[in-house]
Amino acid sequence: MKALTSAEENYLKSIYHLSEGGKKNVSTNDLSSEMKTKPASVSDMLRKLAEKEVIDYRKYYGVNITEEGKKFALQIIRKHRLWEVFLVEKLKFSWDEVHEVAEELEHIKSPILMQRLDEYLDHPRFDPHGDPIPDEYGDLRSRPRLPLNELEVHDVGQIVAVKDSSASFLRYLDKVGAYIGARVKILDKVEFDGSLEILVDNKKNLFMSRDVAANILILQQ
Amino acid sequence: MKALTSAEENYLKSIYHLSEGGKKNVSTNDLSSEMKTKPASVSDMLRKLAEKEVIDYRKYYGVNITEEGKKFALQIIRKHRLWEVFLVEKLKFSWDEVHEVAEELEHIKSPILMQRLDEYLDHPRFDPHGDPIPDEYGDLRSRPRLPLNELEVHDVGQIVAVKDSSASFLRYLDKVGAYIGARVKILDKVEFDGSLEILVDNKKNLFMSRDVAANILILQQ
DNA sequence: AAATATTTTTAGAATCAGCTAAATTTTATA
DNA sequence: TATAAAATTTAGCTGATTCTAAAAATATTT
Repeated sequence: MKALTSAEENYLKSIYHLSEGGKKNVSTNDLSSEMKTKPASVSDMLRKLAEKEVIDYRKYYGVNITEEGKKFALQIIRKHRLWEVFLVEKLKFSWDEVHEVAEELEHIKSPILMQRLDEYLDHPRFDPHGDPIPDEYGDLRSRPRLPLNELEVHDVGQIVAVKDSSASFLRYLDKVGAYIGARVKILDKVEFDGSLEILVDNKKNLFMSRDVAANILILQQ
Repeated sequence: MKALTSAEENYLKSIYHLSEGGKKNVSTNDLSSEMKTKPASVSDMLRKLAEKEVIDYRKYYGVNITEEGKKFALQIIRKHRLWEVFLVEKLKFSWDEVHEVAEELEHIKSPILMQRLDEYLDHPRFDPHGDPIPDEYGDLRSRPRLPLNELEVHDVGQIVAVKDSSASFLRYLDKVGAYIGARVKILDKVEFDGSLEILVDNKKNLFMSRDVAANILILQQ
């Protein structure tokens, strides 16, 4: 019961990501909007994935990913993130350009390729957006992290990841000088709308809305 | 009339390679054995490729690649060979391991990716098997080359490519110490079966059959 | 609890890329 | 040249992945 097609891999990845969002029983509708397909197509695909035993599927009640499925999903995520590191570190892509290309590269079937790439990149543990790269056994050791908007005035920390990886958000961060690894300190927090004034790398003042801050993840110090 | 599927790209590449073998009007049967599909499947595909105007197709009389098609084919070949260089130079693949992986990588759609990869590899002109890499305009500047078996006793030259890129042939060459760039001199040629004794890099004597020699390409000096 | 709204599934069609079997066309041979 | 052999194409099927439209199940509201 092995070997998924690229389409099946993409569904499984989405199911994994939606499951991580806390809720179990991922719904057909959620998946259809995530995958940008019609619910009818999702139903078909779920039947197939259930046959391959990577999900538990009860009609009308949504799906849960199986242990087997989780392993599969993590391997795809590993490939995606390793390729992103390659594109940014070696090919000088900016962090807002890598996602689409990595979506294609993640489906290349070659165990040895990923082994060698991992080696070549010196076993990176995080991708360019700060997301953890599962190891070859599917183990994830992520850093504990908090959305920037949940910090209090005077708190300090380091940007370790972003929640939203859309190109527009990433380009905005580039423009204002926020990046993974930057040290931040909360200077002021506007009660009314939750917007923040922060100090970046002890030298640059920055205002940002609560919405932006909620998408920046911090390792507290 | 743009954008070919991966399957269409593979057919087009085969048509290009078979056309380069000198003959025009590539036959359905030739293609079917090259592609390892049934002739009926080839007929179907040829109709599609003709619709997309990358081949000229006259039923029962075989196909010729169009100028447009040739450009397309050369871009795919460019991608394949650039990836092969990457795999060997950067990821330490051996030259007999790269073909299958490159077959997958060549279908990744991203113009910017190949531009950056080419840059990163410092604009290589030949792949690990010595085959020329078309430039971004599809121009091929190959070196003039001769099968080793056509050289005469006392002739000298340099191995610049191999005709057969099968893993077994390449592993054989590795074993006997023949590689792209090696200098060779014909020491003796057996009239009876055309087998050769050659001197490699002025230090190693090597016997090889006519068949092996016919698959090694030489730049004469 | 009945009626309505929403969600999900099924049924049937399209496209792609392959297949087999049968029909057709071209080529080779007697 | 008529016939046999070989090559090629057509017709029809399969499996994947999508779609739309209709039916069925679940959830919500009055």
